[in-house]
Amino acid sequence: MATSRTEQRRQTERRILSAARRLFSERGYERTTIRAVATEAAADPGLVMRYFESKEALFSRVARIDMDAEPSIGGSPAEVADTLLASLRDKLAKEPEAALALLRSMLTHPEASREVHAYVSAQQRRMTDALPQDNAALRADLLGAVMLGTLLGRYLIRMETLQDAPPEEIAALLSPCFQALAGGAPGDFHDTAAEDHAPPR
Amino acid sequence: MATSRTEQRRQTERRILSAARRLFSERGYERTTIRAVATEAAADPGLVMRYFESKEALFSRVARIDMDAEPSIGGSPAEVADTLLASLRDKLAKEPEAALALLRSMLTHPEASREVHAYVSAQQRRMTDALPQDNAALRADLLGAVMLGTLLGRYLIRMETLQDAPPEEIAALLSPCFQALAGGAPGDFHDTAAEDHAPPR
DNA sequence: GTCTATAACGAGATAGAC
DNA sequence: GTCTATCTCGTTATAGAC
Repeated sequence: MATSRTEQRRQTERRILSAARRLFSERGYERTTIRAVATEAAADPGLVMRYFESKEALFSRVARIDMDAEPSIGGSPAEVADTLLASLRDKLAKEPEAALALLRSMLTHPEASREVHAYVSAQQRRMTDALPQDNAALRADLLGAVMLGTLLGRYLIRMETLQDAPPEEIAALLSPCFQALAGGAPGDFHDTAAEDHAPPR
Repeated sequence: MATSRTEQRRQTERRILSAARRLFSERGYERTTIRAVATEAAADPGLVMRYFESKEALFSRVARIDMDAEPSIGGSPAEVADTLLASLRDKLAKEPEAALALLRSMLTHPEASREVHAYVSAQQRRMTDALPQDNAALRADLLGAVMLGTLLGRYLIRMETLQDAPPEEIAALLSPCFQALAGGAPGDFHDTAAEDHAPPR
């Protein structure tokens, strides 16, 4: 019962954020209403506005990419492929709710679109620097596209098998794709957990 | 000038459909308003409703997948990979506006979601039958995911390089991925136009 | 007084009456 | 083929609880 006013407020704020995360990631930006968020959080619509200024602000608070959490990309093409694959496997293992909000909204909401675009551009640039080939930029884009498609298929489209497949199995099947796109040895079926080897061929 | 009433109506209907196709594919379902469609088609919002019953019905009229236009899938794993790759290359070459409407809305609109889901399920089933491996279903899902990601990256995200890359170059880079996922020889860099060869290994 | 809940406003949408 | 009633949205103003 020792819940001070400010403590109470903190909790309400947290409930709202949590509800917003859920709804934005489940329905996307336009189909998520402030009112629904408020109901879900057992709070008042007016409160949501008071705490978070606007729907737009609430969304960008929820859907923010932590660039620093992303792995740095570099090394040989095969290493780049491994790094990306490991990153994908992580995302497949833990279901990143905030990222899903972004993904689901990216096709219809301008800010989400900008954010995703900025993210892939940054990743793309780092990859392009690491991949020595002449068509490195295209390779980098395709790597991003494959990751995007995989995440989408699992969490948003909910493809029947992909939805429940163990991340390791997915990563294993994708490994030669990543290797080929990165320009390493295309047919190199090597264990994705091993990151300590020189590029073959 | 010999435009009868019914002919006039036909033209208006066509203008509305064309406008709807454009707007749905550019903005997605929720951000496309009947008013905007009407304005774009130089018609009255009420007319749009009169001709097409509802926004929902207009959308499903615009975004319908012609299943029969899709290639039949079968043969050896390598042939399946080639067929899919050729299909992807076609889509990369001609920018399918109706499909884009579906894609852009699939993450936020239930019916679009169902339609896409039904489509990938059908494709998935046909692929699964053709791929002999034990984990064929997962492979099929991943093939679908890669195609989805590539289309998304080119048309909707507009990744800088992928956006303007020639379809042949994209297909060439993707070829080993498709081969590996289909379970053919993973490193088999063969010309994608050649569909007359037995599965290696 | 500060924090919360209720009510209302204006914009914009769909859909049905005219 | 046009017009307008009704709904719901995001948001703001107002009244009440601690």
